[in-house]
Formats: sequence, structure tokens, C-alpha cells
Amino acid sequence: MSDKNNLRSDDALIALRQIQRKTEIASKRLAMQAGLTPSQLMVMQILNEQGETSAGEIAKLTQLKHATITSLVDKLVERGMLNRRRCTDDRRRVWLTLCEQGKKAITSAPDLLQDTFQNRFDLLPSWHQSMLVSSLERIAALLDAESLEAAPVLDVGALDEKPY
Amino acid sequence: MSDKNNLRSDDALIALRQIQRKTEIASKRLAMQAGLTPSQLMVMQILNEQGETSAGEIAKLTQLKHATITSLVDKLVERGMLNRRRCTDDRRRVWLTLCEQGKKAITSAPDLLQDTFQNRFDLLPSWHQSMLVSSLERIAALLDAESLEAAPVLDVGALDEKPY
DNA sequence: ATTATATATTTCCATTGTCGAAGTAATTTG
DNA sequence: CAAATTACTTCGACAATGGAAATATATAAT
Repeated sequence: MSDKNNLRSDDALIALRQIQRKTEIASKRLAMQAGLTPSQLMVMQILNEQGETSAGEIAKLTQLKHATITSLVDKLVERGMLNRRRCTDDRRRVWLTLCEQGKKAITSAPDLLQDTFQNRFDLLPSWHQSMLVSSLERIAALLDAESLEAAPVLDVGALDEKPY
Repeated sequence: MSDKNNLRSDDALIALRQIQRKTEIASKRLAMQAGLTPSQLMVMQILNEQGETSAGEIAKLTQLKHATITSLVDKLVERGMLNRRRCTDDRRRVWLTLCEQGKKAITSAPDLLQDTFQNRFDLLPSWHQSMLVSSLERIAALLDAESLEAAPVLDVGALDEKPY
């Protein structure tokens, strides 16, 4: 609980927030360029990374409700971006996959953030690159709170009344 | 353009996307706990970090339209979170500041991501902490594209028709 | 000066993304 | 086999967002 430690982690959090804002805005723009909403893009990116995924899993990963996922997927299927298929051994579940058109849609849109990042990254000396990669992975791990997956939102409207 | 470089920056981008998704979800939850929408939270965080800011500047930073900012700010002012004040020397402009209630709202809500991050971060050896901080700051800098601020969305509906 | 143009924000309205609640269907538990 | 649980969908409502036009102020042009 030393001051120095607190200041350090504050610095880290500040930088993290900057990164968050920039990546968020970039992904909003990327989505628009691909003719998608940010949520649709997120779903498609998840499918692109993980391959076939159940609707419920997507809901968990995106923190959107089932109802939202359904309507969102409806539109994407309609537009030929992904396939919906009922699971054979548990016919309640629904599995989603990107189809060709969908893959093309998310890979062909020019990602300004990714491009500038990549260009600048490539200019760094090798040791620096690998340090950044391992740092990023470490950070991702630090953020990996199991507790973040579940949604223990205890008291809604916490500040509707007096905060204390 | 060596393979190794490409693989490295791919790793970096993958980690970045993970970080993005986690921070985004965490901030969505934080917003709800504070009784705000994600956009409202973003605006208030910007005001908290930068102090008094014009409406237009907020629109630029959040990549929301003026109309959206107006209605969003309406609600926040109504709820006593912000002050709206016309600029004296250029009376078209509007300056926004957090007021006490607003500060309290965003600082009192428990930020799960921040807490877990901070706890784990504090356990790391000092050299590791400072490496992470400098890496994060470097990453933020790499993402700092002037080009990202402006919004050169060239052709909307790029994939409504045949992609190529 | 006076008109024209540009900038900053707001108003109005339509769209649509999101969610709660209830409904359906399949699976698991007792 | 009934009851409870899980996975998803449907329906209806709300609210966040943005486009277009409006307002007000500032700046440029002649």
C-alpha cells in the first residue's frame, strides 16, 4: 500500500483507459465501414477467432442479453454473414459460424487503427517488440477476472437515492 | 516485412483485442452500476480527466454526433451530474463541467476491473510494474493516430453491393 | 457596413439497438 | 413421469443515436 505502488498502478490504469477509448472508437469506425453495428462486429470477431460458438456463449462474451443476440443474429444471417445451426445432440442450443461473406466483410474493411499500429510496431527494434507483446499478454491476463464473466450486479440504482 | 515481424504484431493485436473486449465490458458494467449509459460514463470520464470541455470537443472525442451529445448532456444536467455554461467570448460554444454529484457518481461506483487489476498489479515486482507501465504508455502512443481523430469514412455501404 | 459563409449547438423526427417478460422447446432432476 | 432448469425466440416498449433543418453567433468578402 505504498504511495509509489499506488501511483504506478494509477499510471497503468490511465494508460489503459486511453487504450480503451482509442480501440473502442476505432472499432466503432471499423464496424461502420464494414456496414455493421459495433455489436455485430464484436460477434463476428468472436466467431472469427473462436470458430463455431453457441448463442449463449456469445451472449456471455458480449454481455448482451439473449434476446439481443437473437435479433442481432437474425439480421446477420439474413445478410448472409453467418450460419445458424441447431445443435444435434442438444437441440435447444444454437451454433453459429461465420460464412465466407462474413469473413470477407470483417477482413476486407480497412482497419485504420490496426494499420497504423502495425506500421509503427514494425519499426521498433526486435527486443522492444517482444517486450511489448509479453506486456500486452500480461495485461490481458491481469484483466482476466473470472469474476468479470459472471455479472454480479448487486444493487441496481445504487445512486438513485443518496449514495450512502 | 519478415514473417517474424508479422507474427509478432499479430500477437500484439490479438492481445490488444482481448484487452479491448475486457475493458469495454467492464466499462459497460461500471456504467450500469453508476446508473449511467456507457456513453454517459465516457463523457463524464472525459470531463473528469480533462476538466471543462466544450460540447464539440466531447463529440470529437467520443465520436458521437452533436445531436447525441446534446440529448445526452440534457439528461446528465437534469440529474445534476454536469454544468452547462455558455462560453462568454464565443457565445455559440458550450462548456461542460462535472459537478460534485457527478464526480461522486463515477468515483463511488465499484470498478471490478480496476480493483482486480490493481490488486494483481501490486503483487508484481517493482521492475515488472514499471515495465508494464512504460509498455502501456508506448502502446497508447502507437495507437495515437492523428488520423484516428478525424473521421475519413470514405464510402459508406462499402459492402452493400458486391465487395469487389 | 452589409451580405455571405462558416461554426457551434439545438430541435425534431425516424430508425433501430437493447432489454424485460412471457413463451416454446428440449433436457435434466427427483 | 412430473417438476424444474436450460437455451433460445417472440413480442412489445424504451431509449440511444443520427440526419436534416433550424438557430444563433462569429468570421470573411466585397
